[in-house]
Amino acid sequence: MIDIKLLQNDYESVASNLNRRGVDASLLEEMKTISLELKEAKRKFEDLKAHQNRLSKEFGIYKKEGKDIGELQLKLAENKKSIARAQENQRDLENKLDDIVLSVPNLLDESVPDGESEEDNREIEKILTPRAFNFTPKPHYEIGEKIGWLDFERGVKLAKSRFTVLKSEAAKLERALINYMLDFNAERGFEQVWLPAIVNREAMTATGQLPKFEDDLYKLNEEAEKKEHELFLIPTAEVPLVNLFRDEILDASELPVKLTAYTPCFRKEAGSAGRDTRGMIRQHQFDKVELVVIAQPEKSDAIYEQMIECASSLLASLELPHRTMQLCSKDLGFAAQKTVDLEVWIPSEGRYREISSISNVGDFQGRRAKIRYKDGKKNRVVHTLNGSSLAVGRTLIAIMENFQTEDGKVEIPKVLHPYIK
RNA sequence: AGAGAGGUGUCCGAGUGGUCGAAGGAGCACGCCUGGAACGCGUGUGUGGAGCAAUCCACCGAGGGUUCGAAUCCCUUCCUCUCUGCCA
Repeated sequence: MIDIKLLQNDYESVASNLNRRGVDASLLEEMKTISLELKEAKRKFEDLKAHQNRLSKEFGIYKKEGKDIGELQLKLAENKKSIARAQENQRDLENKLDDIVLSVPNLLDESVPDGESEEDNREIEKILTPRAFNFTPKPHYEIGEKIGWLDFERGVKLAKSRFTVLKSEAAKLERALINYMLDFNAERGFEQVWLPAIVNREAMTATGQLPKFEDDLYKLNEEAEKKEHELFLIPTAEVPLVNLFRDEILDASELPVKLTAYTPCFRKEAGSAGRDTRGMIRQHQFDKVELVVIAQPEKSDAIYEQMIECASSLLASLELPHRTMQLCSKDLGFAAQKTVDLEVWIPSEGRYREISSISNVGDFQGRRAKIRYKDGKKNRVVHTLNGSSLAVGRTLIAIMENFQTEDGKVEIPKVLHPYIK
């Protein structure tokens, strides 16, 4: 969440920044108003409470000394009513403020270009040249069905559309890729973590998936009688990785915390009806190896660059042509301050497709998740960063298409040879 | 899943209605002592919020309640441990 103090003290710059993301100014206006009302309400409540505490102490002493407490008792009873009213008012405002604050996206980094959609993202760099085919490259789903790697029909039989079964070499390759990616990241100083794929509402809220994007999450216990007991399948390992440190105060010496994890990811793809229905590009369940870094604010930009480099050289090591794209203001994710997407070349489509997304989230999640670190005497909110390294299923697709041979087979990138038996 | 026990500060641990944000100990930091160190002694040592400040408010797993007043009583819930059951 954005810094409410900043909103109060420098409303104009917050408003103009978020305007670029399409956030309605009247919403921010309301947010500021409520936050100031809340501040006042809290003060009132605290004053009343202080008064009550003082009288209560007196009450105890009077009683001990056997003095008359009749008058005190009356005062206390009356003050108690005022406290109840003040508290109700405060809670009311808190809820109202939460409703807004939790649905306001992060501030844009100054480097983010303006833009309306994906179309306006800026290419930064192309890495490796797509291979020139002397035949027409086939799409992965055609290759996959033909050589018995991908079974779309049975995926549907088991679950529904957007579920696919990997068989034989594809199954091996998926596992090899996961291992290779984790090793690759470990060499760059990322510690491996193995995580629950299920998290609770608090965790989802801390990283920003909730409350706004509930429609895209698989909820496990619809019948949960209390909201705090609801459980969700993770849409990305970013959620459990960041939440590892929720409500914690880290020691400066522990930073930066660099983690990598493989998890399956689950997404309802609610807004994607009709898109990428063919093949394995967009699945409800897919594998991903993720990077997450918890860092001191001063260091996050440098780490951001390192993470982009890390994912890019991972792709390069797999001999996959790709490009890096700076996302524009309206294409940026809810929690991100700035994001670079890595797009891999898909020969059958003749275009690049997203395979990784690396974001500097700034203090947005840190504040939501209350992750701080000790900076001398003071506690400061950490910065968080996340990036895919990589989406495994799409990597498999990219390999199948880029490494296909004319007779319909698929070669395996050299670096993976040791990983495949 | 059932029965019982329990969740207190960095850690151990006391506290069963009043001046307790919390005894005592350990750890840690600083100071004294020392040639240096140990020992010893002294001081300090949670988080968030309001305020220029003094100070005030909240927090003893979480949420509600009783009470003038709750770490202490009641309810709900989560978690941990032990036993039983079940299972990979």
